[in-house]
Amino acid sequence: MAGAELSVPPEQFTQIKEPELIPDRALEEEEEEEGNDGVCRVKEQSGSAGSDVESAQGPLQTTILEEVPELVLAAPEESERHILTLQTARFPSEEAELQDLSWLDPQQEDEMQVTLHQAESGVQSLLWLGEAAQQSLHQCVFNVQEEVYSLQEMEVMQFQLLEENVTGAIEDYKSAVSLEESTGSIKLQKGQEEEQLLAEGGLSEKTEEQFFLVEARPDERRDEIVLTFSNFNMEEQKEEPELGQAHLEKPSTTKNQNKAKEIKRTFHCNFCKFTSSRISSFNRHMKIHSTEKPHVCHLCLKAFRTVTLLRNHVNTHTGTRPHKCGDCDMAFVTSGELVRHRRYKHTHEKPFKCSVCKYASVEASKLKRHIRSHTGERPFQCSLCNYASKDTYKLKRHMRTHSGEKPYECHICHARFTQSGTMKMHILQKHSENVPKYQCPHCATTIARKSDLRVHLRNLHTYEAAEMKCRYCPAVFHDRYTLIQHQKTHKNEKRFKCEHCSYACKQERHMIVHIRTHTGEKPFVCLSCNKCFRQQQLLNVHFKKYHDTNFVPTIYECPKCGKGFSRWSNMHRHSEKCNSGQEKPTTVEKERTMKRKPANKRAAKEDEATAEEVSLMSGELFPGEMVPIDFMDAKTGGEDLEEDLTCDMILALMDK
DNA sequence: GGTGTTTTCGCCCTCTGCTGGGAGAAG
DNA sequence: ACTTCTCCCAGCAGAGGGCGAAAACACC
Repeated sequence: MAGAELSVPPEQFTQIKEPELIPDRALEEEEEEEGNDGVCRVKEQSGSAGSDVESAQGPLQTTILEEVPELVLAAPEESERHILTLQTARFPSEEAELQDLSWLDPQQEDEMQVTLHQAESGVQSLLWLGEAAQQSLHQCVFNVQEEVYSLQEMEVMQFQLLEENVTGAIEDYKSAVSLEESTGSIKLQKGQEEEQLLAEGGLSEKTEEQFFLVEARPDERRDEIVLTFSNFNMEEQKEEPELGQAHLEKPSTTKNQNKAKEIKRTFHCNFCKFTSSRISSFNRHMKIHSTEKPHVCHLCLKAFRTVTLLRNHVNTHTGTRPHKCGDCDMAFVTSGELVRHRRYKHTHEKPFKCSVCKYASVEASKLKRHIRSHTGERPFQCSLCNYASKDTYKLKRHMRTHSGEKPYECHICHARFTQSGTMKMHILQKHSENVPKYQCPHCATTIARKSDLRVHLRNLHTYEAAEMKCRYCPAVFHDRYTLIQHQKTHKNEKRFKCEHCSYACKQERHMIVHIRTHTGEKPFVCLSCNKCFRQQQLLNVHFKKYHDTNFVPTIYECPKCGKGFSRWSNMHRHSEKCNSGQEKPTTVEKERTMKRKPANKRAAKEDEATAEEVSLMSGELFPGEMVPIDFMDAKTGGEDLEEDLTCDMILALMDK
């Protein structure tokens, strides 16, 4: 029957893997490696489907027929493992949907049936494709979902295992699932419940339909496929149980129901979803719904249900930590804590892997929390605003924004903060000597915080599609920093040029004054003597000298000999001869230096570059410096000035 | 029922990044 | 005097690590 059918299976179908024997020891090792996360892994298989299939079929056909009776009759041994060896391959599944359970329809089974051989230890296992249902064997129906992932698709394979003539209950059949990584085989282990029932002389003959949902997801890091098994057990509608009593479930209805002679005992908790086939487990479970806590801590009077809970609790008081880490000084109350600690700190084993990204965690709760970053789920809603958090701590932290609580205080300046990290940054920036600086890679800017450097990069060094024009020339730029640097080149430029002569200046107001030297305009008239001036400051100086009785002219004395001068330049020239230029700065010079002191760091930078440029020839004078004749000539166009003017006087007047 | 193990929940922490207001300099 | 710009700074949220402890479960 199956031999011919299996000869050339469609390539896109599930491929049959070369059956292999899996030594018990290997199986045990596998179980140890798999842990209890309900996930097993299988190596992705390479090679052609055809060869695998062909090599797997013929010789094993006989084996199956021979071994099945043993499988049926033999009571499972302690170490018995039922091995399903398979290899997955894609097949057309446009119609297949993730949630499609149409495979329950026998008609659908004809589309693709895989007969699955349950092998005993030492018996080669087999999985092959066939059209006819193998009633005496386990039947496995696959639907593979391809839409979830494009390349290494999430494959959802749905198993229907029909067990007939199998002695014993198999309700916990799914309980142990592992696989042989090296061979790509999957092992299904019957649960011990079956064995127990058999040992109790319970179920003699039974027909059971057992459904599994197997989800296969690619694990790119390990070049593996992650298989997740879920039970699709079908049960009859439960009768409403009486309160406080366990619900005893009768066997499921199957086409072979008449063969079932014993009751499948399942105890259902009326308070939760807990079920168990063992009365002892059930009774123990029911205690969790009891409020009785007879074991009281003598130190804090806290009560516990069991002595173990109390003992662990008391250990937290006494500091008893019997489980010590061999790699560090940490110690823990329970062995589980030690294992977890070792995973975090030493082995870095992370069994819980995200199926969406490469994240892996030591604890399931961390993976659960991480998954929310993919789903966007925010279960913890703030009662005072619209904020919702992904975990409880963030909500609690958020609530400080409403309460105003600032639990973190700087021990130096006693400033308070809502978050510890904020306080830490405060101390680092305000009270630490070695404040870290972040150097901008594109300019000389150093910024105290990395996040601010990011803002700096975004504002100044990000390429802008829209052109930014220089305000002084037609040049255009695509980043602000280059634009600003360019515009600085215009800074000392004498952009205002006289149409009538070679005079040029940097400020427009200077040019306006200069133009009057060509037009002859003298708009400023002395009200006392009607004398006219081109500049307000010239008029003011004139007025002070000739019409202000309180005016006291400035005398510049040589610091060496005390000789007086009306012009600082003359005094300076004299002073150099008189003291060989080694004279300390005069009061006036000190004043000039002080007035030119930059008001801030930024001005200091620019001052370094422009100090020499700020000169008489450029049209800029030091405050307090006497205006030379040639400068005044340039400014006034040779207008007669009878008195010396100080530069700051002029500039002060001009600013008015 | 006792005991050990695993799971689950909760808390706190650090690191990171974004945001907006304030201060000061420059135009 | 006003605007613009930059840097500093605190506030706040996202993500994840690590651990304590209780609950749940498994085993004898």
